[in-house]
Amino acid sequence: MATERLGPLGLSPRAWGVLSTLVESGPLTQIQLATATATDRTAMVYLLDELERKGLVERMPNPDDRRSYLIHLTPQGTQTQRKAAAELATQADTLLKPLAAAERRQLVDLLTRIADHWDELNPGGAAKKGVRPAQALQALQNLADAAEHEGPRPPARKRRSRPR
Amino acid sequence: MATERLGPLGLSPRAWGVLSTLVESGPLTQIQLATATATDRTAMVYLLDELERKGLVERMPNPDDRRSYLIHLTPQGTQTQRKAAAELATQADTLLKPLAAAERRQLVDLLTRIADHWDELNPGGAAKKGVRPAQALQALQNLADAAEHEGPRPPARKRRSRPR
DNA sequence: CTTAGATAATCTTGTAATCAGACAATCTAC
DNA sequence: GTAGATTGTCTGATTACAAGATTATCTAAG
Repeated sequence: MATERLGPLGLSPRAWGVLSTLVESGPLTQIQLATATATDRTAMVYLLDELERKGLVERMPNPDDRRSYLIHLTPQGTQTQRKAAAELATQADTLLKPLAAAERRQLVDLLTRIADHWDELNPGGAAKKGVRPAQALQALQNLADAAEHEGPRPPARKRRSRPR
Repeated sequence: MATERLGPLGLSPRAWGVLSTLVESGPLTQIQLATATATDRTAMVYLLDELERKGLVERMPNPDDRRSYLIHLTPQGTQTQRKAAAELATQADTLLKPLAAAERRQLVDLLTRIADHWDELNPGGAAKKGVRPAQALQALQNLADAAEHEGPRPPARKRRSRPR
């Protein structure tokens, strides 16, 4: 669902996650980005290559650590993220059409509580290996966030450390 | 989430979908199974190979059409499906722990209405190509169904099967 | 009955995603 | 200054996925 909405903008779900994470958390290193979006660090290389080629992000030298880059959003990247957020919000709105405003708030509340509870149950923050819940939870989170009409949150919630 | 629960039983999410569909709709041809579970027909071949090797299903000749097989559940297949359903119900229960009974009913109601609305919007029944919504909706549906404590419904809702 | 076209299952093949491991450069701690 | 860890990258190996061809069979038209 959301996937097709992102398509027109040329964004993969993962790319969307990266952009949103950057919007929320500012310039990050590749590893920070990888853990934040539950992506493999080697996959992040290619993903950033593509985003950089599209002019949405930039690898800038990290003054504190010459091994790493800080990934910055370009103005165009920021703009693209905004458009994508709007697209997703529209999509969510369509999906939620059958619900009244109060019911939407209800839904958001219920889903949020479930998601929070899940996070509590997994203190390691998706430390396990077969972490597919990310996907499902992302869906819930995005749904909830988009429903709030403030533009969705990054697909993968930021977790403290520990790549999967 | 559900994925890991199924793992111990040696079931992929897709395999779970097949078993559940068979439980619900009885013996089907491979193509009917494929459309019902939103799986490619060529992928269904391998999936059934594996399930047959595990003794969960059987390819039986179709008296009405010698081109096709009817896929039957073996007793062991039925039993496995039951176990998996129980596993998922347990998982759902854990996940929904923070919600009171009334709230769970609320959630199920809201999600069901959204899912139904989605089906209305897509009359072709996921006829499009990039049908990923199936996944997301599956998650929601399973969540909703499991929440009802009656054992989850097949991941892919049954669509008017255009047997042609 | 014969023939043309459609369909079921399978097989072949190519593409893409994913991940473990190796590597050079650099950092940190002792 | 040295040992070990970390960052980004690259290389393969593995796997899932689906498009297209293939064989056998069905259906419909004449």
